[in-house]
Amino acid sequence: MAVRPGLSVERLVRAGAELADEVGFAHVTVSELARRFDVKVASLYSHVRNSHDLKTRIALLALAELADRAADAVAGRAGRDALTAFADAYRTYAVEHPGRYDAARFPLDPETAAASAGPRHARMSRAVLRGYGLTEPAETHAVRLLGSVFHGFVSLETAGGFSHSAPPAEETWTWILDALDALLAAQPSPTRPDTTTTEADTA
Amino acid sequence: MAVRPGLSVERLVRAGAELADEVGFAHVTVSELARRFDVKVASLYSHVRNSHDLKTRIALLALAELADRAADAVAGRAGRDALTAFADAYRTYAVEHPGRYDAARFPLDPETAAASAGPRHARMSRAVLRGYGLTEPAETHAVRLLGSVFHGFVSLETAGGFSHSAPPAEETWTWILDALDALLAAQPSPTRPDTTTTEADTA
DNA sequence: GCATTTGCCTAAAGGTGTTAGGCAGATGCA
DNA sequence: TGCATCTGCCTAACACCTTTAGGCAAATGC
Repeated sequence: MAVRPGLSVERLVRAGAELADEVGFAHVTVSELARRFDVKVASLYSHVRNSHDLKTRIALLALAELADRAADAVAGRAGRDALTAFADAYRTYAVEHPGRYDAARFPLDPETAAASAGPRHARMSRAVLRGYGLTEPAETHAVRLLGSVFHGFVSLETAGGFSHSAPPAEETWTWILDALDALLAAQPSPTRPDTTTTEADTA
Repeated sequence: MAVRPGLSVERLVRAGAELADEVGFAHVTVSELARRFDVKVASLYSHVRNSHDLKTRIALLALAELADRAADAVAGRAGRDALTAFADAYRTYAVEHPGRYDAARFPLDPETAAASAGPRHARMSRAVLRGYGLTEPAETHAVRLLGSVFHGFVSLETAGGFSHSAPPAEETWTWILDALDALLAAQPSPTRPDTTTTEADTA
């Protein structure tokens, strides 16, 4: 009848991301998206293969956005400064965009994952760690540690896990970053002879 | 017509937990459960209020099982030993029962959460940390750190995050536990004058 | 100005969640 | 043992989501 709504994959994915932030990634549905564009459901299937495809695209968007933010955060910083900025980029994104953050955890098939911003995240993590002068395999372990801590904390926090007990999550966050920094700095390194290591390398 | 299947909340929840481990918690469905009991879908609604209720019960089961395992693990251990056993209890459970582990993250309303095994988890975590002689608020921060690391690692690992790169996840896990132990041991403590702290307390 | 392409539509089928009401097997009591 | 009741599973029906097939009209190209 009137003018065409002008759908496109990009618009759908952006709207899907916003929808995710509003109602949660798990509740992102093709039907709801169609409703928002005031369009019949079937119409979306010309732009998106299916629901899984839509979610994958939202996940890719989220991963890319998150990588961009992280990149901005670490640019021009090193060591502890970089670590904090990097960590805050993740946490802030998760707080501001919980649905998108969830989307970034959507399981991707290997090829899609390889073409996603995922590898950028890994490279940035390594870049941040560079300041601590770790050697392999310690650096890889540290990359995984950072991923675990950041993801774990943020996911518990957004699930409300810390909201019903005493110190605000904020304080724990800085305490954890302090601890991580100390931990990484204490790792044996070829360029900085170890003086503070404990039994951390006896396994 | 023949003999009645003999449904009950307990059987449904147990079967639901098994289903979760097979197909993932997100795909646990009232319909599939009915199919497994060779019963019509509506029949389940005499035992369970609705789908959300079913999932909540599975979550409670998982939380309780996990708490039981953790309790067994830390019994009779202290310090680093307790930390490792505690951590391994979580990781092992997640690997053996991925669906149940996911279920344990199902958001519960406050009253349900309070009546769940959740508080037991928190108490056990504090018990494990007792060996490190932390003072408040450091102990609470440490509880949250452990939760974040364990959950983060396990969730990334079961999502396949570590399966496509060099050192096996197992090695990273022990490296992380070593690091955590060192970190906690290095915290200032009233009973153990600090000798090994680095810049961890200069923020 | 016409042909083609593209974009959104109608129609239809299959799956899940949920409620209401019915019938028969199990249970309790005389 | 026989009857009344209760409980447990069933049929029926509706709402919502996903997906596919095929149609019509607006946009586009020449």
